[in-house]
Amino acid sequence: MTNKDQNTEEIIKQAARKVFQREGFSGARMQVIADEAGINKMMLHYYFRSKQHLFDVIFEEDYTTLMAPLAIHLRNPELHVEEQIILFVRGYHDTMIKHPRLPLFLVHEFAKNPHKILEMAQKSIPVSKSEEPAHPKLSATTYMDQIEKGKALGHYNDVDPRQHAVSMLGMCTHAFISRISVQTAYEMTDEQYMQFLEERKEEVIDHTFRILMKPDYYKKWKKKYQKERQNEIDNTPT
Amino acid sequence: MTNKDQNTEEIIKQAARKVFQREGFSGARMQVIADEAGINKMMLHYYFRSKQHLFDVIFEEDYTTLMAPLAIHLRNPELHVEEQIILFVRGYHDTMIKHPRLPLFLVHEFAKNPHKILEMAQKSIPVSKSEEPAHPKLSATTYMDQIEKGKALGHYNDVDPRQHAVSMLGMCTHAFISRISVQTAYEMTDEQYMQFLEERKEEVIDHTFRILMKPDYYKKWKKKYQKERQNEIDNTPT
DNA sequence: ATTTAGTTCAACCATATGGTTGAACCGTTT
DNA sequence: AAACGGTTCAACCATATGGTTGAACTAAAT
Repeated sequence: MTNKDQNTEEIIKQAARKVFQREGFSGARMQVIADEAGINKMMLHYYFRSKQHLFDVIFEEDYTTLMAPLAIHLRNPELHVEEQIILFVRGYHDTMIKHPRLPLFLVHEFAKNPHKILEMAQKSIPVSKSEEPAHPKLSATTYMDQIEKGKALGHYNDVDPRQHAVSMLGMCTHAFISRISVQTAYEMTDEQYMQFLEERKEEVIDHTFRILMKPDYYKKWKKKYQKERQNEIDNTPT
Repeated sequence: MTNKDQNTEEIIKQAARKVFQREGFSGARMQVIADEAGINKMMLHYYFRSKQHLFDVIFEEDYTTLMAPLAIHLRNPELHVEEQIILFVRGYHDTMIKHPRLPLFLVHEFAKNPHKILEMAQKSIPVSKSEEPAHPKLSATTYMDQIEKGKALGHYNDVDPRQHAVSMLGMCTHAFISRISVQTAYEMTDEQYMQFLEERKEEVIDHTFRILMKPDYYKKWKKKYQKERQNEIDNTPT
């Protein structure tokens, strides 16, 4: 008669997600996951066969539902780089504020299982027809191309798009990956840190653009952008 | 008669460092460390009592000899912020190019053992007389103060020094912490990635200053800086 | 040469841990 | 109400793993 509560599987996944994100694969214990889920350890194997398989399911789900959608912005040819960046950075912060352990979890497990990188790249496909690079899902061609165009137009600084991308990513991830150190150093409470992250969202966008844009273009863009922000806020009554 | 080769201990530490950095505490196996060192597993306990103790020794040594000296630059009141940043970022890249797994290792273990953060802060003391903040060794008062001064003088943008510091740190760490993903995405060989990191060193300094400085001040500084660099290179014949 | 003490090892131990067994439970079908 | 089959559990198993034992080895000291 299939799943009495039709959600034991989901309960297990929630518990496993929590424990794996906190402890990593090798640090996680099946018994701890079972306790966290409030069920018998055997259920884990009944529903997911093995620790490895349960982990793979969680890892893939985390990656494809949380991380992959963000990367898509950077490959969206409908958007201008500036919009790509804004959507990516805001989306990143919004997602990770809800899942603060995710960045370190993904990075750590990718480091221990490099093969998963391309594996995940394959799976996070929202169907695309013709992208050429060897690993299309990992690349951000549109983003890179547009930066080159912006440079040619004299809007952007002469920055290596790859370096720029790594800087942007780093600015996004660090506040989450090194959260405990940062929070300790700044002597912040959890609430204060949440506030810090919320502010950081727009701050990172600003930093990213300061790196990318020539001063004149930056000023022009900033003026336009702040007007739009104001309209947004006005049209979003609480 | 003490250590036949007077370096068994050192051999063990080298092996343990390698394995712990690669696998993390919970992923590391004593047998693997022994094999890596080419000795009997019992030696590990003879010299270091337990896995936990061996780990603690490695962790503290890694932190105090490699990470802590870099942080000191940001607290050195003898230096101007710009010099602090240059020394920190260059030092960071030089150190981590030699120990590429260190950033992820430290971050991961700090996340699992937050208490180690203040513990390490205590130990990395090159003796100081009167610093006030609750956790002096974690703070970077001089750096923060000087940024406020630079803002008052109109040299710097109106940036939150804490946000600026996190951005700088993130730009430094990401190329190491997410190395495998970045290298895969850019389809680089190990040699190409080394080149990328070498270039990145000066690039991060540039990005950091673009975020911090007002355009005019940035231009002035850049000119002066490039002249100095040229002199350095001229005076350093290969 | 014998003693002494630090060093090294093969074999062993106890526990932790991922995984399995066999029976009980329970709603549905007949 | 009997049979069925998906679900749940307590107890169990095999192996992995951190840690220990006791003896052997080595080189300096006597």
